[in-house]
Amino acid sequence: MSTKGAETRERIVDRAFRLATRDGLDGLSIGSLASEVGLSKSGLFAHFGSKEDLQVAVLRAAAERFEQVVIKQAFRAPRGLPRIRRLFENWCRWGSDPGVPGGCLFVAAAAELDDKEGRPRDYLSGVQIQLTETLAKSARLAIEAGHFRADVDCDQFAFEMFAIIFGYYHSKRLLRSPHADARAERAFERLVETSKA
Amino acid sequence: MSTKGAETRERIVDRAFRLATRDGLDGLSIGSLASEVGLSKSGLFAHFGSKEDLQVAVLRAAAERFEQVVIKQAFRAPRGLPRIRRLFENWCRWGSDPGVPGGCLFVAAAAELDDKEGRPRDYLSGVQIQLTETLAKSARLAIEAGHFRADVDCDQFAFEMFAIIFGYYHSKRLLRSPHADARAERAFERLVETSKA
DNA sequence: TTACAAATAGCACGATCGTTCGTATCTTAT
DNA sequence: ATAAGATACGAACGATCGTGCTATTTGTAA
Repeated sequence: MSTKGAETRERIVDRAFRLATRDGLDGLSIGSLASEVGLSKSGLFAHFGSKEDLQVAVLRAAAERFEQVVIKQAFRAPRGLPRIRRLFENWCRWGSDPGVPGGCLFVAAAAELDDKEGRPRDYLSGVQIQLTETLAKSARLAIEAGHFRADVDCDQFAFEMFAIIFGYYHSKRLLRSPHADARAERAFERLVETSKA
Repeated sequence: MSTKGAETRERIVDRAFRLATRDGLDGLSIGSLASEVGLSKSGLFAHFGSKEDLQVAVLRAAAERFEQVVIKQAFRAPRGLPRIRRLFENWCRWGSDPGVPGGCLFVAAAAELDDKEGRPRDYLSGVQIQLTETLAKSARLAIEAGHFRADVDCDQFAFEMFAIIFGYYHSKRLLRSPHADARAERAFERLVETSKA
């Protein structure tokens, strides 16, 4: 039952996702997006009831992809420090993926949406809070595995890991620093080191 | 010599600055900005040759204000650790200033401009690189003052301090975490602690 | 006060925005 | 094969965008 529509919808969202990393969620335009996927403006629009719906769909697609290539992949590593390391590596790579020209959509969207109420904002903040919790939980597992000291504040750990990622993207994408990778890695190592048992 | 024009130009830029923290530099619209300051669209436009010029003017105004209320103010503290502490406090407060509804313009602009070539991007990245250097230099002074160990990597210190600020704004503004301030402060303290002599 | 320059307004331009609607063309299940 | 429903198109809407032009107002200096 009706697979055709879902296919094109996927094509649309995929292109929109890539465009949004460059131009932001508000910078997305139905018209130019339509011509890029080879649809008429109204034909594309019919797949979403509104631009806001499209934005949410893009965020949802990004979240699913992130879950796949960053989280799920990392969870194949043994719990504890190895898994956390993988998370960090994958996360860094996530924003440097060629084929996704504009880097991490979440970083762009976070700055864009933090002052605009609405469903896109709600969805994004939900995803990010969930991600924070995943990080904290991973830290907790590292304690259980004996890799981290028992008195490590896991929520604090999640906050700092998140912060390093932000610093990394900023240094890499805006400042175009050739040392961004090294800096981020060192910061992460320092974080891990002060948490170790 | 023509002080009137400069005055209204200042009024325009000031309002645009506040608007841009909410809606971004691209989200700025000449029309709505004009009606907010009580000018006609063309009357306002005449002050800047183009929208890009307006954007640069806004960034320049933000940079001057930042220099004043964050940097200069902090530099009244004695060099070394006290000054660095002040920098951090001022910087945190800078993005929470009521009267500037949308938080830190630089954070919003950084995510917005990192993929768009042009004068706004060039100006912003210049300012941010300069800020990074200021931080690194402050760390160097802390070494000279005997507050920090001599083997502290000052550029790394700047990177990590920057990163904490990003994490802070994200946690505070998007996630609306009530613990953002505490988390940022703790992260900063950990950074300072591992740098101390 | 008069003359000149600076500052602002008014109007229009082509373009594009998100959205609606009626209609046509395809898919798919019977 | 045919009816029904999904999918897409074309045209148009009012609104707003940035940006030119030409007046008109305002401020300033002689």
